[in-house]
Amino acid sequence: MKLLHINEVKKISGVSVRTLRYYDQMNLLKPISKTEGGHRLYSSIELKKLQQIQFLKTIGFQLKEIKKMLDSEEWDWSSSLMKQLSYVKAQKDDLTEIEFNLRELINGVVIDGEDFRIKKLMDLYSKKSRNIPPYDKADLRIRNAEVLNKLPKMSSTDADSLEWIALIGQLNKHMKLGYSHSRIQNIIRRMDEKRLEDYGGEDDFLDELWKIRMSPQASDNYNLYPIDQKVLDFMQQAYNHYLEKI
Amino acid sequence: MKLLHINEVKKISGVSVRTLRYYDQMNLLKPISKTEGGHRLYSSIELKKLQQIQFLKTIGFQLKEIKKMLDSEEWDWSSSLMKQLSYVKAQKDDLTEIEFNLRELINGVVIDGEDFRIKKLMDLYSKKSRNIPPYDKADLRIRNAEVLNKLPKMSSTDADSLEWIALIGQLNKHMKLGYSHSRIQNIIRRMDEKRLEDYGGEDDFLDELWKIRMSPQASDNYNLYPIDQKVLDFMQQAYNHYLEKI
DNA sequence: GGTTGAAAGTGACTTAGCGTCATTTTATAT
DNA sequence: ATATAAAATGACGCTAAGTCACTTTCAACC
Repeated sequence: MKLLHINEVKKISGVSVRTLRYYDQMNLLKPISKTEGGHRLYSSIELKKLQQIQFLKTIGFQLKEIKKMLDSEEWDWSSSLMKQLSYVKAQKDDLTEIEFNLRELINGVVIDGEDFRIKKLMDLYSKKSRNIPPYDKADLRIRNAEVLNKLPKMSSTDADSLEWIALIGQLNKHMKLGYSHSRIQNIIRRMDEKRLEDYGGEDDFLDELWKIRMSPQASDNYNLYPIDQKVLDFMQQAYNHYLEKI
Repeated sequence: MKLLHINEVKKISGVSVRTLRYYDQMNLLKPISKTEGGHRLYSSIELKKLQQIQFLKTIGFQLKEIKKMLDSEEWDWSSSLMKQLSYVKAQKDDLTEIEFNLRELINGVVIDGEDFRIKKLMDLYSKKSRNIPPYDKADLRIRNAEVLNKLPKMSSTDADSLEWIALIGQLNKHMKLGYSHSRIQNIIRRMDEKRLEDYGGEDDFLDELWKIRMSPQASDNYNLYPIDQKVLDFMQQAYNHYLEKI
């Protein structure tokens, strides 16, 4: 049986030398033996165990847990996995909420266009929370959501401003193809779809916004993502062409 | 103006005494004064700031970021928020994948009801991962060539690109303030920081890229996000000014 | 004014998973 | 034998505090 030096293990597994030494120190993965001079030697058994460790890491377990799992011969895998799943789900829910709050804020900032906007939000938040003395994490989230509901209608529809930016960028990039090119028309169609998705097409105010987007003063008045006059003109042309064809 | 002792601040805000001392130590939230004996005293101003900190924490910012935000009078909120959003999205994607893997495993374990089921899966994984080319620093150079693909171009999923776009957009918008204005210089500083973050700043090759960014042919040659000549010139001016000052 | 107990202070250690030096020792090739 | 690569150990850094240990100050009561 050929024994491997630490650097060879690294090359095979992709795990850094530092990490391997750390695993040794933590008693998570010990080398099968050492040379007289103290250099670590690994066999294929350790290699396999190492890959199991890597796998368990990819599903989010901590090294301590992994150690316990691999140390005990009869581990209750299903209960561990279930527990891990609910933990991961909770984490994801937290992030989903953060993402939601961020989107609301971004819309607020982008549409209102001034930095005091976010400061206002924060002030509102502090006023409300001052009345509620006890600290409770669940409570914080609820109050936060309440504050965000007070934002203008615009943002509560959760417009994906990032995709708008991407679409406009695409338009800009491919302008030289001409407004009737299929690529351009695809982008325009997506924009129109998105306009309907985001704003339902029922609210006059939102159609207004589409027009505002088309106007050269957009960036001055509404602090939207700045768009070149050229791109705006081109978008208008392409949009007209699109409307004629449907 | 009534001043509060640390325990009263804790009762009102829910932030632990240890945390308040930590914030003081980090220069994030300093008490307005101290008693002769060194006890911390807070005013309503600090309370308010504390609640802003808590709010920014709920949307996932780190304390360091929060410090920078609250320290600078004119913070580029939209760029920060965009960056944070893409970061959160990436985190969520990771968790989604973990969740998927976990569900597969649980199904396997639950259906089969035997522990060898998961061990099989793990073996499968080891086989798979063995095919993945090993991590090698020499290889980094090759992959660095792919850095070009990471440059600001329009793709709504690329975290870095979004912030670049936001920053360039901000620059465009506030150009009329002049290149030496603090707001502009803040944006430039962030760009320079970001340049270092993204590319490490150690490789000449990457400095080259910064120069390429500065060249008007960038969008033609490298498929970068198209930037107006005016903005590029302005950016160059502001950047020179920034370099002179540091 | 002295004592006392509560509250405040500081400092050090802990968490996870390594990265990144710095320094010294071992293995290997010539 | 020596040069050099590669290995070893040790220490510090990162987040955002929690926890422990020990010391000092505050406020009130006798």
